[in-house]
Amino acid sequence: MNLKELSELLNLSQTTVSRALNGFPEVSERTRERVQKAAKQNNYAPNKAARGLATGQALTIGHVISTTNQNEMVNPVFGDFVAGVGEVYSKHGYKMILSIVPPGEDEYQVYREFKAQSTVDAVVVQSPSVNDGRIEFLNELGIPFIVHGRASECTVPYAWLDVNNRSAFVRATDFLHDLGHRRIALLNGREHMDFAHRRRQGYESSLQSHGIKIDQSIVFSSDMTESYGYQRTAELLKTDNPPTAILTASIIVALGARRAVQEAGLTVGQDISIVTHDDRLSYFHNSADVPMFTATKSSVREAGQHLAEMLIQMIANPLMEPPNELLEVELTIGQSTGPAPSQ
Amino acid sequence: MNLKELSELLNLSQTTVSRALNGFPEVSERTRERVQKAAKQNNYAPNKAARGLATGQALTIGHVISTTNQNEMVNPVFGDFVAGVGEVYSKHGYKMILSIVPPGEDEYQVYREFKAQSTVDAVVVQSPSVNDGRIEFLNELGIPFIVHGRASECTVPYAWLDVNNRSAFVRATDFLHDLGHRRIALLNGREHMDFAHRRRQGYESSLQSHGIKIDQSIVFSSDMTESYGYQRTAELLKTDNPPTAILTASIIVALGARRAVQEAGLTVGQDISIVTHDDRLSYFHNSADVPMFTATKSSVREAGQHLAEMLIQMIANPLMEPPNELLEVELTIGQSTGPAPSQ
DNA sequence: AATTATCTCCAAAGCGCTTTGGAAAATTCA
DNA sequence: TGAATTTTCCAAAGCGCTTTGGAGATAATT
Repeated sequence: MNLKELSELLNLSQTTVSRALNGFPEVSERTRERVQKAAKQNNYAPNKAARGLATGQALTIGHVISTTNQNEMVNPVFGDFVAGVGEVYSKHGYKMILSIVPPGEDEYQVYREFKAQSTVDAVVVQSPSVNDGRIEFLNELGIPFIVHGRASECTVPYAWLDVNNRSAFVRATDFLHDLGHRRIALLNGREHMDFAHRRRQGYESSLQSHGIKIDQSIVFSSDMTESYGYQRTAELLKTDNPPTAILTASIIVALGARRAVQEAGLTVGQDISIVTHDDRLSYFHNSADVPMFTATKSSVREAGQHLAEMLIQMIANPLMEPPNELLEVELTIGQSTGPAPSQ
Repeated sequence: MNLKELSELLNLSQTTVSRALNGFPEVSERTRERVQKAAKQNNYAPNKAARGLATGQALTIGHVISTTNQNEMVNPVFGDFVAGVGEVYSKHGYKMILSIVPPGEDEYQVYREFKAQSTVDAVVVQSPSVNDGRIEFLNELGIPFIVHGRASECTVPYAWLDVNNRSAFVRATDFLHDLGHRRIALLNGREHMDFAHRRRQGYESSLQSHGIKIDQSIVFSSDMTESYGYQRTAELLKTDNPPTAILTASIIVALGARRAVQEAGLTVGQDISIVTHDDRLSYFHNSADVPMFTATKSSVREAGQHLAEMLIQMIANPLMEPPNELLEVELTIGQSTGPAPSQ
């Protein structure tokens, strides 16, 4: 069923039917109701391509994910983030296009195509690095976009929503310091990623403000896998001067760390304290009466929802200043921390 | 830059330019090269909506994900699966639309809209339940589709790609039995899901073939979270007659189980054996020299790649029989299993 | 040289929608 | 009652592409 057929069925012109459905005021309520009813009954919906062609709007938002090699990690946060944005998109009638860039191909080419083909109205940039080239590129290309996270070294204004990673890790480190810990290891994410870079800053800044010298031999940076947490922790525990506390970048890493601690016959929260950042992934509830881990919490799903609302606003209002939003984390105390063991 | 402008630039008709770019034989090689060069230089690509309107093809495949409530779990497998399909899609020039159905809204309505608006050429059905209504629905609606998994109770033919979950769990259970285990617990996924249903069948069938009576008090079914693994295992260990081995549905659950075992002061692989299914998620490498867990392995990312290829074939060839593919798992021995402890 | 076949290219229609610029009918006002 | 206004509706153009049905130019055949 297309517009022409529907209008013939109703003995109305296509114009009137279209206007009735799109809420224009030039059509009487009686006609509008008649039209809407008929549309529903016949399961009519305007053809997406035709509408897009006529309006110049794609009603679609692009997410581009690069996979630089076959076994590269898929960000575990991805599912929850996408669930968040997706809900909001569909509430507003937007579709989400997900473009996976296969190994060896050029992410920028995808954006160029988006632009040339008018496939999307806007784009979401995920996992920005410290000096992420996409920001300048998209600005020049002229596609509206918003960044999930920030790029510290980019000076031009751009839209972003980020968690205050720096203050989160200041608080986490301060908290451990308050408990008496003086030797605190950091199992960070990859530090060319902006969030990890900022977390490192927070960690160092807290230590420095307490007059503790930073020991690079207990600071690590890597993909946030379980085995990373396990291996680094196992190694740390074997050293002459093992840390009494560990700060990890995600629950997954924390689980690995915990495994190493337990295997060494030690107890988390007594012999070794662990504080982790917690993205509140749906398959890692960390919220029993007393949560498993002491954590800086921030729901990535809610971040997605928020970011999507911001982006839709930007599309509706192309001249607005790029909006920014900084989310503070919550520090919740769980079972994984305790006073530093006395020597 | 659109087709008209490009053709004026080249002093050719739109027809010729279009044909040159789309590889039609009616245009000389010299002209074609000229056209292709100009297109590249001017970063021309045909407008997606216009092309879709003219050809009736959307070059887009839909994935629909229902989130029935705010905190419902996002399938942790999702990211890797999507990475797999997405790579293949973009290799073939297809885009992927991801539709998240917000709580309270109707998944079927999304499909109806896809159909009415011609938004997609085909659809992927994920996480089918034992008697999944989407299969019949999509058949009637007339959208080509393929299922990741199967629906045991659906009798009509339909396209699917599945892991042989039944044989996987037969093998896992047999393996434990061979090691002398007689009391084997099962921490399954939610059993209205087809994959979990089939795993349960495999488990029971293996036990029965060895003359072991099934004890429902050590069989569980739930969302596959870490805390599920932890709690059920902790409970099991406190009973009078705890199992000597545990079969879990995913690495995440296995990690929880392992945590409970360790907290109880027992050793995985000695006091308690664990076998898990392993989807080879990119952030849970389970493949050291001796992997952490004994597991039935099957890469969900490769499954996605394979499934996408099948679907694209189906689109190109609408009259073909719905293809089916059953992937066998690999059983790899890790550190988490050992002979049953003698009483 | 005339005819046929092959290359090379084009004008115009059509995909299904939105939207502009009116026109006819109904209503209100003087 | 006639004019002015509002309400209700429509014909037709245009979005950018593909594709049909030729037409003109060139090469091959008789």
